[in-house]
Amino acid sequence: MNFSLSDVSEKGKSIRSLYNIFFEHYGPQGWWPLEILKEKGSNGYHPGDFSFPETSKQVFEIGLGAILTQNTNWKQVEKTLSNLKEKTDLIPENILKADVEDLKAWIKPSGFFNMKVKKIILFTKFFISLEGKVPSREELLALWGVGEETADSILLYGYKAPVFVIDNYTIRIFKRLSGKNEKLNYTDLQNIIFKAFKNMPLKEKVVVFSEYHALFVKHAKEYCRNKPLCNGCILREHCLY
DNA sequence: AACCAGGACGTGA
DNA sequence: TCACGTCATGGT
Repeated sequence: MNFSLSDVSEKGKSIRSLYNIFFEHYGPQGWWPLEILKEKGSNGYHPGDFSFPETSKQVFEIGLGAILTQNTNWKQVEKTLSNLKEKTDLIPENILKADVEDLKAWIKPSGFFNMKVKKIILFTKFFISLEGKVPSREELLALWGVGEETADSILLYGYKAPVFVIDNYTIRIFKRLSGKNEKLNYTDLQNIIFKAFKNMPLKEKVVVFSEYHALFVKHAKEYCRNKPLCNGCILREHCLY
């Protein structure tokens, strides 16, 4: 099995196989992590439990996290979310009430605080304006500070929409697997993956997409790093890197 | 001590 | 379109 995306006939099968390899090796990832689950020693993840988010507040928290983690290590984001939980209980109205300089200080560990404070205020106002409705992808993308990956993350993990999230890790892994330089853009790669799962029932699709994206992140962190650790990589025999 | 992190945006070709 | 600089902190 090779994972060249130019192998049109086998493409869908390859992509489904890759998911199975990842899942069998790493197991369920339990995204999206939530602050509420961090009591009694939990790290916030909930592997195998797809009942989250269960409240509007948790959906809001996922949106905040999606913005905060832009080009930022999740560990740093957790510090900000912890700050925001302590200071505002992660309630949208309380964030808008807070002093902007305080907000910046709470965002600081996540970096880019001048940009992110604006993004978070805009997103918070938007979230309140939804009054519980599900936002469209277009509405999310229209927000300054929300690009494709952030929008899709919110839709998938916050609203259980059957959307696949592409990130730099996903692109890196596919480039390496397929011998690199296939110039993959977000939309093209996303459509390839949509096609591979087009016949899957919606509910199952949400589960698979939730796990698959998280598994790409997991594998990229474990082995397919910027400086790859090919020794011991489970995809060693499939990879053309 | 460079390098990188669960990107988005503005700009210039 | 696309490549590139900018934004910023903190861990490895």
